[in-house]
Amino acid sequence: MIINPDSNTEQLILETAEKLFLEKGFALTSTTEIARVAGCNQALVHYYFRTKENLFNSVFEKKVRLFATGLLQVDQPGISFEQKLKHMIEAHFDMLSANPGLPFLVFNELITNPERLKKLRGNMLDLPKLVFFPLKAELEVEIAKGNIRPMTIYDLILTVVSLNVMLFIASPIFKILADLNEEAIEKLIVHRRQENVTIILQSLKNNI
Amino acid sequence: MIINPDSNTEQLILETAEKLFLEKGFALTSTTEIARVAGCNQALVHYYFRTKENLFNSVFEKKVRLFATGLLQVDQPGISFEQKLKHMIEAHFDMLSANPGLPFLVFNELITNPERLKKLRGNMLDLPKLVFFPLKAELEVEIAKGNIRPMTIYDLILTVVSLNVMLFIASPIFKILADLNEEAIEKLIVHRRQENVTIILQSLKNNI
DNA sequence: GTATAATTTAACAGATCTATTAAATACAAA
DNA sequence: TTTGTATTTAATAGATCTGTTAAATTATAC
Repeated sequence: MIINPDSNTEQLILETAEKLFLEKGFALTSTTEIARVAGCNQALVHYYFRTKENLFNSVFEKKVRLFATGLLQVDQPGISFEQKLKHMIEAHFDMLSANPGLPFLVFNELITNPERLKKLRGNMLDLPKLVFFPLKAELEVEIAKGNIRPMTIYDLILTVVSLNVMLFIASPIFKILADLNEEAIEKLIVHRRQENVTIILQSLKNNI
Repeated sequence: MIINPDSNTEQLILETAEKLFLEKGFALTSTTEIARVAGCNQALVHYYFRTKENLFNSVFEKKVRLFATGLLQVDQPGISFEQKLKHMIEAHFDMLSANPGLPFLVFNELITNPERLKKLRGNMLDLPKLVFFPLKAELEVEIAKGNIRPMTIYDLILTVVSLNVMLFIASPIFKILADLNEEAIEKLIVHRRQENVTIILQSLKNNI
C-alpha cells in the first residue's frame, strides 16, 4: 500500500542530487551533503535510492539522453539543407544554454569512469543512428551536387558539438578569469550562438 | 646537507601523481594510490609534499601554463596571416596530441574548484596578453583590408580552442562508444588536424 | 481507536582517506 | 667508526563517507 506515490521527499532528494552532481560531479558530491542541502536525514537518501551509484544513475542516463537528443532534427520539410542545419545548430545550442552544466557532467563522468561508458554502449546503441541518419543522406546529396565540400556526417556533427559544447564548458572559467558579470556572459553566449552558425555554414563551402 | 639533490623518490612520486591526476583528476586520486603505484610508503608522499593539495599544485600550474602557451606563436616573419594562423592551429593541436589528458584535467579542476580558478587569476594575468596580443594586431589589419570578416581575437581563439580541445576530450569516449581501435583513433586525429585548419580558415572568409 | 505500513531519525559499523609521529634505516662526513 | 642528517617505515589519530539497523514517528485503513 503505497501512501505517497510521488513522495515529495524522494523527488526532493532526486532534484537536489541532480543539482549537486551537475555542479561538482559524482566524486565530490556526498550523500551526506545531498541530505543536508535537501534538508533531510542522510539515511533517507539510502532509504529511497539504496546506493549513491543508483541515485547517480537515476539522473545520469536522463542527462546523457538529453545531451544526445539535443542534436535531433525537428522535421521541417521544404527548407534548404543550410537552413535545416542552422536550426539544428541553434536547437543544440539552446539545449545547452538551458542545461549549461550538462557537458561537464557527461564528459567528466564518462572519462573518469569507463564502467559507466561501457554500460552506456549497451543502452544507447539506437541514438547514433537516430541522430546521424536523417542528416546523413541530405549531406551526401549536397556533396554530390557540389554545394558542399566532401566530408562525413561525423565530421559535421563533431564540429557542431565542439563549437557549442566548449562555450559552455569554458564560460564559467572565462567568467572568473576575465571577471565578467552575468550580463557580459549572456552577451557572449548570444554572440557565439550566431558565430557558431556562421563558422559552420562557411566551413561547408566548396571551393571547387 | 642535502644528500640527494634530485631525489629519485621525490621525482618518482611527482611523475606518478601527474599520471594519475591526468587520468582521474584530483578527487579520485588518493595519496595512498599514488604511493602504491609509485611503489613507496604512503607517508613519503606527505614527507616530500606535505599535503595532497601541494602535490597537485606542483603539477597543475605547470599544466595550465602548458595549456595556455600552446597557443603561443612562433615568430615566423614574412608569411601570410593565414599561414601563421594555420601554424598556430597545428602547433596547438600537436601540443594537445602530445598531452591528450591535459584538457580534461584543466577544465575539470577549474570547474569543480573555484578556489583554484581564483588563485590562477593572480598568477596568470600575463598569459592572455602574451597569447592574444601578437595575433590581435594582425587580425585587425586583415579585417580592415577586408580580407577577413569582422570578428574579435577572442572569437578566433575560442574557435581554435573549441575545435582542437573537444576532439581530445571526446576521443576516449568515441573509442569505447564506437569501439574504435588505436589505429582508427590515430586516423581520426590526423584527419581532424587538417579538418580543423580548413574549418577555421574557411570561416574567416569575408563574403563582402 | 487500533492495527499496520510507510517514513524518518539517531546511532553506528566498516572502510578509506589525509596527515602526523616516532622509530628505524641508510647515508655522508669527520 | 662515530656522529649527524636524510630518508623510509609502521602505526595511528582524526575526519569523512557509504550503507545498515533498529527504534521512533507519522500516516492510512479498518
